Amino acid sequence: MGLLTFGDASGYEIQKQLKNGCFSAFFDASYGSIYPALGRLTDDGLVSCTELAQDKRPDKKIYRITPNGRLTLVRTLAEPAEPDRFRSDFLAKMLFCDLLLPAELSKLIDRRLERHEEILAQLDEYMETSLNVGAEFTVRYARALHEAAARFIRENRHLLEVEALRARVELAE
Amino acid sequence: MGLLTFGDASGYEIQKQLKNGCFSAFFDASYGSIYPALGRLTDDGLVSCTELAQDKRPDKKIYRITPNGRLTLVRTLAEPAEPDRFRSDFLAKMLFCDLLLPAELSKLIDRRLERHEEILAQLDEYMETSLNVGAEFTVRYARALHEAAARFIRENRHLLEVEALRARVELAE
DNA sequence: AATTACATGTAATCCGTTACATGATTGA
DNA sequence: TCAATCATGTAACGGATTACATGTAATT
Repeated sequence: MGLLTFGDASGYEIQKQLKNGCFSAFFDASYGSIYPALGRLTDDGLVSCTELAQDKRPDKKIYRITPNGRLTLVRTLAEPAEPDRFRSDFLAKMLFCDLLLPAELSKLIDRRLERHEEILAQLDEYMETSLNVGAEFTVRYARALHEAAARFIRENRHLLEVEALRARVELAE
Repeated sequence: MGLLTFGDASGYEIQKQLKNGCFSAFFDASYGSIYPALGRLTDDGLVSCTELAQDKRPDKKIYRITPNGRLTLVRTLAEPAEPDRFRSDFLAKMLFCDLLLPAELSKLIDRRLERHEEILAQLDEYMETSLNVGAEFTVRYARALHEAAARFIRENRHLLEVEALRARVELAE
């Protein structure tokens, strides 16, 4: 959670950035995880916290990464990355395409493709904002993968749809 | 967990299939989730359970999907798929490429590419076994995505590596 | 008048993994 | 002899989400 290297922020601002910002395609977090995390980091001396009184607004707690925090972050970054975790309800469903009615299967696939298009449009928007090199890399990575996924599905959906049809015919016999 | 449509199985066999089988690229589960799940499904009447005594081996509990279970499965499959969940430690690290030493960054990227190659080789193995249409689709989907990811990284890694270098130079000034 | 944005936090809950407990058999 | 395979389960733990609690101010 050392995203504070991009600048000081409050818990609220971090949540907003993760929810709407360009990282939302890959990361997210809720208050329930952000505030306790900031508390722990403060206890460990990895971030410092300055209270800022505002008029007409609740008080803010501005968190800033400390030299020690930055050092710890750099050390953590250099460690081997743990494997990606990926869970897809859609692919699980495709595994059983022969149990679905052809129309239902096609609808699932259509929805999936629409979703990919939505995400691609969103990623294009992010790309137009000014990003640092790392962020631009991840956003373009996401773009490349969503494009590859959509292309694969378009080029291979007929295999599933034919199978769903075949299973229906077999059932009728 | 209605993977029992592919045939009856025991909890142990399900775990093995998920761990080593062609679905391991997308799904997995440990005993701690499989056995309770089977218990719940049995309570709900969605699967039946037959105890099978074996000599020289512990007893087995063979689970089989019931007509009611199959119906429930089909209904669940037709519901809209919930969005994929994806978490990548590697991409998170790339976000902060400018904090890493160039050599460390390159090592992370090299490891990542090696890992993609390993997974691709594994997926190729799975493809040579006999798969149903749904399974073949998902394995080829996985292949397409890992290939796209590896290609993207190979074609764009220099952007990150140049940035890491630039940050070093800036620091030295 | 109602909703959204601002702002921080806690508690309940869920979901899953890891580790533990048990125990025979087979192969290195 | 030591590890691995077969086989089923429970308990502890961890991480994260959801919902709750509180309150002002601006917007619709």
